[in-house]
Amino acid sequence: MNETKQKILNAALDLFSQNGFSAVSIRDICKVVAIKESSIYYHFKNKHAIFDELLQHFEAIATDLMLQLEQALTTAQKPFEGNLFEKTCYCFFEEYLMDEYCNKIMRLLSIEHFHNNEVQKIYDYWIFDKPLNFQTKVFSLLMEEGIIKTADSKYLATKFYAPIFLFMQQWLFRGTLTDEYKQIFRENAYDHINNFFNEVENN
Amino acid sequence: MNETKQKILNAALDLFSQNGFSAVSIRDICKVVAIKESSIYYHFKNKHAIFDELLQHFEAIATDLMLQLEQALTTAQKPFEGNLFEKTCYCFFEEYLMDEYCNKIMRLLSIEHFHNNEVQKIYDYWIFDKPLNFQTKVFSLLMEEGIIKTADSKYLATKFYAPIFLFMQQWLFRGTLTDEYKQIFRENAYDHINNFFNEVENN
Amino acid sequence: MNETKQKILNAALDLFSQNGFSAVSIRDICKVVAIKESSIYYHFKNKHAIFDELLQHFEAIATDLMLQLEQALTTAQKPFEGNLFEKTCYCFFEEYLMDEYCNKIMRLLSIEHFHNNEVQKIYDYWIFDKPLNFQTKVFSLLMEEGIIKTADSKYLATKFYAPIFLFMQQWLFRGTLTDEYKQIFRENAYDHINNFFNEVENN
Amino acid sequence: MNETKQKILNAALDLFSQNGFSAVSIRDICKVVAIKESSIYYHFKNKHAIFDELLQHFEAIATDLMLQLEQALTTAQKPFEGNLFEKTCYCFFEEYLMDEYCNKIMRLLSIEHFHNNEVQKIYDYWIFDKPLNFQTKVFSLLMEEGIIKTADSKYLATKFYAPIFLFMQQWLFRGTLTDEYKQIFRENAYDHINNFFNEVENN
DNA sequence: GATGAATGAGTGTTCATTCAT
DNA sequence: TATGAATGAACACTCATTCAT
Repeated sequence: MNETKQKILNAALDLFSQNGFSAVSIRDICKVVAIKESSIYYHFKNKHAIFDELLQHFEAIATDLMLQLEQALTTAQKPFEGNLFEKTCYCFFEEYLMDEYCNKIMRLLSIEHFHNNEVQKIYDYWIFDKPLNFQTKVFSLLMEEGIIKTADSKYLATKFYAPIFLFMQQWLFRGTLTDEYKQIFRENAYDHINNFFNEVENN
Repeated sequence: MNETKQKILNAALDLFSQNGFSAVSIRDICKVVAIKESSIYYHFKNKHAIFDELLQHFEAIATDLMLQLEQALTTAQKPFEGNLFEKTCYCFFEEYLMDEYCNKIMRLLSIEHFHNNEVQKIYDYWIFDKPLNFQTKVFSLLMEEGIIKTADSKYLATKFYAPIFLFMQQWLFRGTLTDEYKQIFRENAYDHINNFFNEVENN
Repeated sequence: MNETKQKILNAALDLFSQNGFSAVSIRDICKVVAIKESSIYYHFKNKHAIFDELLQHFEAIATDLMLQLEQALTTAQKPFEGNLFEKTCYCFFEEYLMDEYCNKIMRLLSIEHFHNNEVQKIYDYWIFDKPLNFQTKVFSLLMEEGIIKTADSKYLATKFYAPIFLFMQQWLFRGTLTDEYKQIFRENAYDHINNFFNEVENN
Repeated sequence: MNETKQKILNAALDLFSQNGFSAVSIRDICKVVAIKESSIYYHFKNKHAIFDELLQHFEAIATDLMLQLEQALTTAQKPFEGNLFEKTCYCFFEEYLMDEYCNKIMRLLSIEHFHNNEVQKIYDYWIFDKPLNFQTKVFSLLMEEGIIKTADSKYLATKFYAPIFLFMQQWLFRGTLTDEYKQIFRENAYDHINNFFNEVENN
């Protein structure tokens, strides 16, 4: 609707996720959006309000996505059919961990989390707690169905997610977020995931 | 040697590792050291030179440490005796990943790596490449000796290190670096390491 | 007539008289009136025009009041009957010096008079010249009638008015214009007035 | 000692007392002192600190002066000799109410007192309470010595001071503080003082 | 070795005002 | 009548740095 405000948010996300909040000035954002500095204050109370709105929007989007994924999981017809990964982790990986918008936010969170306690909480939740909880649920279900060997599903989730997290960190900070590097991330991650499932699958 | 210079470096490391390079002003450092702002320029060309010297010193220390560890590995009497982990990973974990000085630097690197290409390289080297290479070597040796099952030693290193890296990230950014939180990190890591070796050991 | 315009004037007078012209922003006024900032320019050419209209309105009102008081004085039946003060100064005191609307304007004038030559003139006229002239006339008449001792009526006016002016300054700036403080002003003033008349009355 | 700091204080007093605190910008002060805007922050923490130091200095000076005056009063040899006014009020009038430095501060206080509670207190103390208390003491002493008629010394002080306060307000805000206008103030005040003493003197 | 004093470039923010709708 | 959107000019303040002493 409000075109300028959206432009500001987009520009701010790009710049913040590249350089961090404090290294980006209002002037920088306005230069990109092609408005005067004072104009930004018509749309936002102050610089921090832009940052807040960015995070708020992300949390809304991500909450929604994870809700869908979890519902899909619990309402899925059993026995699970076809490829194991596809039924469980593909969406989470492609639509969350590798989504362009989410990646920018994650980079931003990674840059800013230590500055600010609130951001730290959001970072912890969306980078550690939520992914690990989700995978724990997935593995619990797969165990119930006898698809993977019985084990501590929480530790399993850590073993599954930690390498992905490591690859993701490398991908997010290898410079700019180009498709080429993204592909390397994807391959590293898929190699791991395949290996992982080979090890834990029953037969 | 030069007392003031050392004080400046210590204060700078403390402050930089807590708040990041740009969020710490020359004023802040001088307040801690109790000198005037202009005095700092007698010891350092500019603000960045402090940062550079900090990293330089770390790299010297860390290079030295890793050299020692690697030499100990290759010159060790075979067959390896006693506890597996002690012989290989304990020192690396306690004297590098958990060392107070190294932790401050790692926090600093984690905060700053995205800002600057040179820092990025140092970060990648000391946080990813070096640890993974070291573990790869360790696992190669252990395989040669038949102590652990044969496998892709590089992937093994990733599976070993990734959870430790994840726990370390949580530890480094849980707020201030207190002993209490450090202990949590240690326990998480040791649990994983024990589990890991149980899985890969030959019998 | 024009409701919004009147609301703006009321809000502006309240705010200006509390905080001064320049400390009150168009935003502040609009917040009170519940209109958008640009709307104010439909009713007034600019911020100063609000201020001007406020003063203009006051001057009309005050001119009218003083005219009435002076006419009442000159057309009064002689000899003056009854309480001396009631016949002369009561109205002036209660309907001008203590009137809520006039007080707001006086506070505003007191705050702004030094900023601007035109305001200074209005201030001087309504705070000093007019009251002193009025009292001078009153005392001249009272002398003519033999009610008070013969003296320099101008100096008499000063001796009469100066303490009232002093009390008024204290009342106008004791914080917000509450009834409690107003009463203190009234008592201080009446004490003085009674004392004063005791001294100057012929027996 | 510190030349620049003193220049800043002088310039600030001149400007603040002419235009008020908020109407004077750091730029304005620096222009007068011929330094760059950032330099001012070497000498003062912020804009308000200049204002504070100005008032602080005035209070020190004025406290000192009033102490001296009061001591002179209580330690004077009795019976008081010579001209009544000289012995009591001359110094207070010439060295306080008419002192150039004090006048600037008083103008400043008069302009700013309504903005800020702390300033209001200082204003009330030095413009109302202190002068009235001092005169009350003076008149008490003069009564004890039988030099003036017995009366309520507090009300006497008000009757004495109020016209002076009124003339002073006129003098302080007649535009710039020129010697010509100062002389008018002095004459108005002295006329009143002489009249006043004629009325209250015994005999 | 240390510091008092100064500065240029930049920062986020406020404000009165304009103008098309 | 009212407002959404924009803007130029100003403001207080911070910071890394310089340089003479």
